[in-house]
Amino acid sequence: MKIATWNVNSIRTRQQIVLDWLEANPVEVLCLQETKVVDDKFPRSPFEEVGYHLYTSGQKSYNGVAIFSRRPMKDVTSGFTEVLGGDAVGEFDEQKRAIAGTIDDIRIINLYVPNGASVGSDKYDYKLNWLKLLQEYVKNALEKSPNLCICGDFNIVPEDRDIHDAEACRNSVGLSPAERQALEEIRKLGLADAFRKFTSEGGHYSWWDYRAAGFKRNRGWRIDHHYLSKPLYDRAKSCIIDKEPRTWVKPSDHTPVILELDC
DNA sequence: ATGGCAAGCTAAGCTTGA
Repeated sequence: MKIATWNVNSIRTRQQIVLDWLEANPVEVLCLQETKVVDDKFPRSPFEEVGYHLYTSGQKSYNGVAIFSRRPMKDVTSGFTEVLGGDAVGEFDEQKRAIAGTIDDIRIINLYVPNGASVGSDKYDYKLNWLKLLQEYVKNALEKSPNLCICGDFNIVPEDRDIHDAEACRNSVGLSPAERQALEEIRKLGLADAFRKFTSEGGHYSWWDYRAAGFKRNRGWRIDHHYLSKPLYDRAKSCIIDKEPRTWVKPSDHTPVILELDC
């Protein structure tokens, strides 16, 4: 069973690219981020026609997440409020950044973590506070589901080997100690990075800046991840980054990451 | 040190992304 994650940077702009990719990679589940469209305007039928059930949580212009699944999912929830309650979540569900569903015995949480703009900015504070809330949400999910897969665009470079030049980017958002620590706190709840089960060397990235020929020069960042609970980590057979769609015409700046589970 | 490219919204330029 394959579970893929892909920040598509607008599903309407990337519709054909996602269809082409799915034709060659008919994954069981595809988690999308930055769909950038309200649910009413999501291009559902092209994907339903090729055999997927769609679950979307979108907003106008920004953010937005969706899950495509070959089979119907159970217990689909959007945002944090359904799990943590309105008092704890406050305004944090206004931006559509989380959607979850269950397939077989596996709980899948699809996330679009805030970018954070620049270290010290208001958006950076929002990112850290959002991650704190995510920690509570994940703690709750782990209590309910032993088989947990949390994937998406984390907008955090976990370690220096996950970026082309850590020293040159030391002050960039995504590398700050507070962001890495926030991710580490979540990981320590009982999760592991699936990609690192199979690959230890650096030089593997999932995002390249459109600007300054980032992809051509392989100036990339690995910020799209799958975090697995212990039982699922043991079941992981492979986790690969598919760079090919990043070479296509009018690509997303991210490329898909595919997890394969034994089952 | 800075900008560079792309998308959405909306009708030329701003905001966001990481």
